Amino acid sequence: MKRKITLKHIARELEVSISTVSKALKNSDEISRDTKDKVQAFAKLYNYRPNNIAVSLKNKRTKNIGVVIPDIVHHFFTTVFRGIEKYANEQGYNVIVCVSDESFDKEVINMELLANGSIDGFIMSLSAETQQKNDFNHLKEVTEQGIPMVLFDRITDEVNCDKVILNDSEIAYEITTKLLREGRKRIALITTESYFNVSEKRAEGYQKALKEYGIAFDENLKLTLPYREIEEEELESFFDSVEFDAVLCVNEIFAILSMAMAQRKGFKIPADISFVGFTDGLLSKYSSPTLTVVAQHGEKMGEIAAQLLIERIETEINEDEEEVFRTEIVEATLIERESTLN
Amino acid sequence: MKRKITLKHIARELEVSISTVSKALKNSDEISRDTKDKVQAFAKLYNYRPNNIAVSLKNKRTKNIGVVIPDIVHHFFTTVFRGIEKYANEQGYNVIVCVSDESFDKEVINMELLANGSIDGFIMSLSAETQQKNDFNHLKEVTEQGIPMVLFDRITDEVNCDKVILNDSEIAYEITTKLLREGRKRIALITTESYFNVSEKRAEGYQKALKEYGIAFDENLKLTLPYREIEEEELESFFDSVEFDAVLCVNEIFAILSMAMAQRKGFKIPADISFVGFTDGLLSKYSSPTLTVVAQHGEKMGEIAAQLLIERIETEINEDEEEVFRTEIVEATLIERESTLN
DNA sequence: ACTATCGTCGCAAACGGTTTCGTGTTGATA
DNA sequence: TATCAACACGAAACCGTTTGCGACGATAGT
Repeated sequence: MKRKITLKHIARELEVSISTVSKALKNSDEISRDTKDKVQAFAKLYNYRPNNIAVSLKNKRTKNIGVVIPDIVHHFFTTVFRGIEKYANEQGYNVIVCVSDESFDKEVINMELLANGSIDGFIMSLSAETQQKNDFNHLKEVTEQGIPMVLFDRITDEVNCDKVILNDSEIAYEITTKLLREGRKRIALITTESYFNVSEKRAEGYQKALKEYGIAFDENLKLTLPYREIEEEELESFFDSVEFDAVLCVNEIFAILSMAMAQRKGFKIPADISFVGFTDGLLSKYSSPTLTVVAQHGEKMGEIAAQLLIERIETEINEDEEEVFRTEIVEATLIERESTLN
Repeated sequence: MKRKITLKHIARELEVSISTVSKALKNSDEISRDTKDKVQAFAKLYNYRPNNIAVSLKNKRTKNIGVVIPDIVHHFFTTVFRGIEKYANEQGYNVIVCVSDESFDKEVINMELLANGSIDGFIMSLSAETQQKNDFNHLKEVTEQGIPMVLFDRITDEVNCDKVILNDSEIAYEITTKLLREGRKRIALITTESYFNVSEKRAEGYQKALKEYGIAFDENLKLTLPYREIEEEELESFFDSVEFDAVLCVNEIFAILSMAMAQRKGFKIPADISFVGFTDGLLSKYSSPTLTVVAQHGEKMGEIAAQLLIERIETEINEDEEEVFRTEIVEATLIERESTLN
């Protein structure tokens, strides 16, 4: 078993000091060509690589970024993560992932753990519980310690940091308008509990469009489903009790489930009812009929988030100068498929 | 901005030595009750947390594990990752993810980076290119340095380490047998290039079952599709030129695509053709008809992998004693849905 | 011959902890 | 009163690197 070689080993072997070795490897001009050659050759031969931990300790930079997300088995978060990972990697950063599993406590514990020197900054999306409790002290503590943070998608206004979001309200408005233009009169909205700020935003856009068309918002057309463990019965009774000719769902699963339910009830898609969902995942691409969706461009969001974070990490903060935080808005795109007319 | 507090700060403030503070916080009985109380109270008040990096440097344990996977936007890997993350977290470990993106070079670079002290061990699944090139020197180097490693799913026999795999061959055998028992005569196999060891294994089981039923393997019934960028034409010409009454696909996407193609060609599922795929993802659950699949229990695989790794990390290796590596086999399960008779 | 300068290199501190070992003080014991 | 153990704490080494600065010999300048 070949043990890892250190500066000390090289120094002892070549009968020079540790600092000489260190400088020689960095091509410092304090060191003569001769010794530099000697040291570098030896280092190459024994495949010397500096110990990341020691370097981190020394210059207080870990080159790690922490990503805290509610769920990893979820297409949107996965694509965002890929964007983060890609960009971070290009910039020489590694990514530590913690899954909060929608739990407030896990989010807190994970962040505390990482905040103690393991990472240079955070990228995160709030857990459901955190949004529900409306408690962001763990985030505030982190930012107060001077650790950069970027929030994406599930954000909060209560924390001062860079943010990346989708133009949720606008795209929902556009879609609703489009449906109305296509002659749809009664557009249902299938959404989650309102403490999800994104659902809230989407509902806003939906209502705004209705209003502009002079249509009063009918509370009956709104179905709120639990985020997890969807019960078919609720969906079925919604289809049985309410009439509508279009459905806007805040996510892909809701859309797929409701399409299936509609088909079971004998409706033709999109003739009788048209469907639009959020998240451009595999489901919508391979369902039948294929589903019109809002592409959230997760990968781009991730990339932007990583870019904002790394920029923040690498620019020295001028202590007394007030920091100005940015909120980047990613433009969603409508991908039209068979579930709507076009 | 509250800066992080260190032992030194506490020591200075309380006019004791750093070592006293350190010991007091660890409740050492070298320290009197009085000073312990004093120190602990102060530490709590100022929310002291030891610096992870410093601790890592000192005891050469990072409490990080590195996960290198080909792709994160892929249901199977995602579930495995979740299993890893869950178990690792319970044991106080963090997870650093690197996505090789099916590229040999990225795999090598990422591993080299992480191997320099950032992590205590690796969990990985080989990239397509690595399997194709059959070059595992980067893995061997890592293990020779004494860094524990666990391979899962896409493994190789050329590296000595713990492994976690699915009983691919057996389950493919079982499925094929089941289809034959149900009266299917010509079972097609839709697979990927053979350098994927899992595809190879699945094909083996398939052929073994045919043989036992006294059916000669018909090369025409086997369709090999590229792993990425599937071209519909190839699939279509397969349907046009070959006749079969069942299809076994080595993944979910192939299955969904071929089901769609079959429906387009006017076949009834499962009456005319029955379909089975690998991977129990969202697609199979929500497709119509729903797809019978092999559940790979990714989460369990991840959990086992993490367990093997952490065990290996935490047991001191007796230098001259030969290590014995284990290969854990996770039993796949068939989930029967509408695409097959039952 | 004496100083200034340059080229090379090593010392030592620092990053933030942990841990071994030594030492001064106390009180008990002979 | 001399001895000794127990107690409470501090000094210092160590993990592996980085880096400012001082040291030293050789060369050049006056």
